[in-house]
Amino acid sequence: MLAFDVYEDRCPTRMVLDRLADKWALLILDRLHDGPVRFNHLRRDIKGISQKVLSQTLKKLERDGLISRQVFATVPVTVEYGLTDLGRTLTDTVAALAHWAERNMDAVVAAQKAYDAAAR
Amino acid sequence: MLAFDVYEDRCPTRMVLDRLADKWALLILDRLHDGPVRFNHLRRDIKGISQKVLSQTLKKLERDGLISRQVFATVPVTVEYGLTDLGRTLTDTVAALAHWAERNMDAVVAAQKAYDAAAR
DNA sequence: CGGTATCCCGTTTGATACTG
DNA sequence: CAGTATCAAACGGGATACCG
Repeated sequence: MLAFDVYEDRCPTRMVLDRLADKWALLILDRLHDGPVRFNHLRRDIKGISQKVLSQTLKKLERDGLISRQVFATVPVTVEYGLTDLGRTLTDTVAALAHWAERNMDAVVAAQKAYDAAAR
Repeated sequence: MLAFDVYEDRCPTRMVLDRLADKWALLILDRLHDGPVRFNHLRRDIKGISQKVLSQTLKKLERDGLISRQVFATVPVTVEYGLTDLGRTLTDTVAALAHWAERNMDAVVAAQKAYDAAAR
């Protein structure tokens, strides 16, 4: 079980956990695992995210020190997002969570069907 | 990196990942790690969660086959929530994520201060 | 005890347009 | 290319009240 304070309201750990409990953040962190990616590339790769939400999420992750933003003075300007050292310490765990989802999605979908079939 | 389909919109893996990307769900799953817990006990332990949201989250987790709900015909009625076998396969990973948050919250908070100090 | 129903409001999101 | 600005619409979540 987790440390006691994780269950406390307004503790720093909970704030961090809150930030990680975001599907876009998890997908972005994982997508950056292989190296830096540009803004619109990320936007295209992560299907369904809007420009606005991608921008907001990247800003939060940068503020948390998990990703870095590097601007290149090309015309037009190019921006690359990559993991920081801190961010890299997290990707294995994120990948583990996502891989659980990949491995067990069939079981989850089956459970949902069984639950729904029980007619609530 | 994750399998390609994780980045696809409306894929089952993403649905599962969405569900896990919920701070309350993560806290509940972890809290049930040591054994079944009653509704109001859970409500008291996980500070800040409302009755409504706890009820909703438990229902979703039960539908996903991650937790089980057992009703005892006492007066008044008693309800215990516990992990299913499927749920138990997930708790280690959830704990890893939360422990990362515990270990690295100082670094994250420091990064936030540095970012904010840079005056945006 | 363990919920559900209702109202209501703040936050989030999507769509669209615009800019350095 | 990589964003920001703005507005409306949708959603989630808190407060409260009530029920088996």
